[in-house]
Amino acid sequence: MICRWIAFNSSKVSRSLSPFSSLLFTKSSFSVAKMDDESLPTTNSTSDHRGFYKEILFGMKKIGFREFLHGYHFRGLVSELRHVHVEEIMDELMSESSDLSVWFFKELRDIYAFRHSSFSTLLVSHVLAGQRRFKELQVILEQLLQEEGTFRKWESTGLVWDMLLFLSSRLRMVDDSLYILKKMKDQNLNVSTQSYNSVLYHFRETDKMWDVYKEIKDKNEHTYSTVVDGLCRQQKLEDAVLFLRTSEWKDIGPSVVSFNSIMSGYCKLGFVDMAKSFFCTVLKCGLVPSVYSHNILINGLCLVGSIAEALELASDMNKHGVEPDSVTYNILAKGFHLLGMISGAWEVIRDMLDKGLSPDVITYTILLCGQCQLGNIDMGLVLLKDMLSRGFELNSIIPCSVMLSGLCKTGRIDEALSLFNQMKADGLSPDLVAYSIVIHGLCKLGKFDMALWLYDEMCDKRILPNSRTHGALLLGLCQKGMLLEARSLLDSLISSGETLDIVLYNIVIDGYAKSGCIEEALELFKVVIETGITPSVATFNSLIYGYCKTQNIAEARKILDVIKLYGLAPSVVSYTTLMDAYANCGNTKSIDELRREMKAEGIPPTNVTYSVIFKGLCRGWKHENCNHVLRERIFEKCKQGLRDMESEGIPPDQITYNTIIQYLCRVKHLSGAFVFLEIMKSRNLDASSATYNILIDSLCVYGYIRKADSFIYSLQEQNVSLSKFAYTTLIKAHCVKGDPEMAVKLFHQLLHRGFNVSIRDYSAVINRLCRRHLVNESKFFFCLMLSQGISPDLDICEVMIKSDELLSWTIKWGLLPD
DNA sequence: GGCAATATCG
Repeated sequence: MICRWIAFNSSKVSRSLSPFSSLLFTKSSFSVAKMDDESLPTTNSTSDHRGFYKEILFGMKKIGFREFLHGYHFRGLVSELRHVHVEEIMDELMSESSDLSVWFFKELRDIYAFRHSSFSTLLVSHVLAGQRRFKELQVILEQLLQEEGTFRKWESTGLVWDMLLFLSSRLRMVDDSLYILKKMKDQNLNVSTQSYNSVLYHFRETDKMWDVYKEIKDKNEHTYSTVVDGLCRQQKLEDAVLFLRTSEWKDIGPSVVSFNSIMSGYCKLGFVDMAKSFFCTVLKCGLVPSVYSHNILINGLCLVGSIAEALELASDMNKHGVEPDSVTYNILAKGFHLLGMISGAWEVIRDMLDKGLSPDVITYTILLCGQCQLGNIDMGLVLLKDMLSRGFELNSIIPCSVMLSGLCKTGRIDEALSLFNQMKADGLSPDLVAYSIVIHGLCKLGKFDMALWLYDEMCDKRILPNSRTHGALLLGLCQKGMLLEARSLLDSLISSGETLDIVLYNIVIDGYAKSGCIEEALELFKVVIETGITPSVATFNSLIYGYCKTQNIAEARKILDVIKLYGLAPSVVSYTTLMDAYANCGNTKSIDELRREMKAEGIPPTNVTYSVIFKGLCRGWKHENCNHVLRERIFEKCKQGLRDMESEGIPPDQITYNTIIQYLCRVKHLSGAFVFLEIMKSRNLDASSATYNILIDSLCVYGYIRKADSFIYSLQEQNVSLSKFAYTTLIKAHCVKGDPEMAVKLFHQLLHRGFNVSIRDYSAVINRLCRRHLVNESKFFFCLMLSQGISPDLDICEVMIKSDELLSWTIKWGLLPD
């Protein structure tokens, strides 16, 4: 199934090539419909062309447009058709639907070889251009070229080409706009400054910008400000400033817009002070800072966390003759959210309402984003519902996508799918991003068939998948261990001829590494290099993981240097992955070395790094060194580690706490472990069942079985859900040295709570009870097992027959299988 | 033409 799909997929991939790369126009086959005589229109006079077209229309409406056109009677009329008739008919059809007029145009052309007037051609061209049907537009215009030999026959044709150029450029069809531009130059057609500016706009982030710029004869203010903006986006801020000062501007002089671009550029790099000085320059030049200028600076201040200054500037706006707009408030709300100050964000929204401004879709989206990031998915749903009830639904798909993303990230895929369907039902067509989010969510949960189904649906809607969509699918295949299929998909994408994003290679390389297939990972890495694609740090990090997974830490460590050879810098993940490998074998010395190296390279650790460091300490612990003083020292060390993290602004997560708790349990500092459980709770982090498993297991291991009992009891009182492990651990402990009655009681709870109790659980209990010669209890569990419909296996039989009393009992009652 | 919101790998 997958192979078939992949083959199918490759054909879809090739659709993403330029529509102009193929000039094929497939003509459908038509059947000629028969008509009754009475349904024929009567043609008496062709001299009255209005009458003629009206009769044709009458016939079309009576018989049906398509049927009429294919009928033999119409064929008779064609020879009498004049351009003016066709124009009038098309005009009429346009009011029905523009598609119908395009269809009529094409039918006449293809079936009756009717040569259209420039009017019809232009009309249809405009319809097609408006509907982005560039391929068909291309065909029509190409045909016009061929038929007429020269393009200059109609004065307005140049305008259509210019409009086509403008539109294709506005729609970011970069290759197509270049093609049109070239054609226009070949035909010596005039390219308007507006169209040129639009082309320039789309190349502003590349070096090609200058080629376009040089071609523009009548440059205007937009042309210059686009160049400045382009340079800013290329992070060539100094060049932008230089360009601002050149004589190119002649008498126009730089506009506020250009200064805004420069301010925005500096803000994005975090240099708010530079942005501020340009704000002053604007004033010095006698220009008036616009609302944009203010918003850009306010946004810059928010991004570096200077919310107070941002608020001040917003309140000073009226001094410069402008008022804050909804964008200003949205920026401030986002600023508060970035600082995690939700109440501040809501206050901003209140101010906004007081000012008589209404929250817009973006306001809602910012708030929604904040809720989702905090994990308050349900709060997000309420917000979305509120927004939709205010009639925003037709405005934008983005808030829905945010919600979809929130639901998918928390594994609530069913709700995501129902929202997705609701969106469609409400007439909100999901776009590429929405599809990709849901496809990714499905793939992450291994629901690959459903993901494929959506992928196909998306392609059917002519939404072309991009690198991220393919990434989601590759990820899904890799996570399901379907590496062969993932590789086939990747290969089919490679053979489409487009340069693939390194991320796609990374996903498959990582898939190989995760499955321990280091050879395959290296082979694919070789493909990357041979194709001339630049690997990213993630590529190497996966290789490091692959080597670590296959117990080749020495080779993994060498990759740190290889990364540098490729002109890249190892990331915190590179180091943390390596440290994790060392942690797994308790090699704390190597972890310390790497930690020092990280510090020297200026790479800040994450909470994962810290968790790995604690894990290393835990695994590296040697029991024989155990004494009270040392335990206290370790406890202090853990507390210090936690303080370090908090002062570095790295919030410890569940895993960090669990690792610390495990470390303290390992060194037998149980009171310390419970202290960390309390710290964890005080930081609003829920202890997971893993946390409780660690604690219960340790209480049992060190013989505090009664304490484990009361601990489990108190957790049950608090309605904390425990895993099966917590119960079986304690049951086993009771079988070994505690109270067999307690074991029975807990086992009943295990069954009562609906856990899937297997033969292994019975055998673990019976085994322990037999060793303590607790014959009656062994018999009890044996019978319980049979009553649950589980037959004894060889292991249990072997255990049972070791005890004479049990052997005779089982034989007497015929309980053992033959 | 310039400001605010969504999805990918380690």
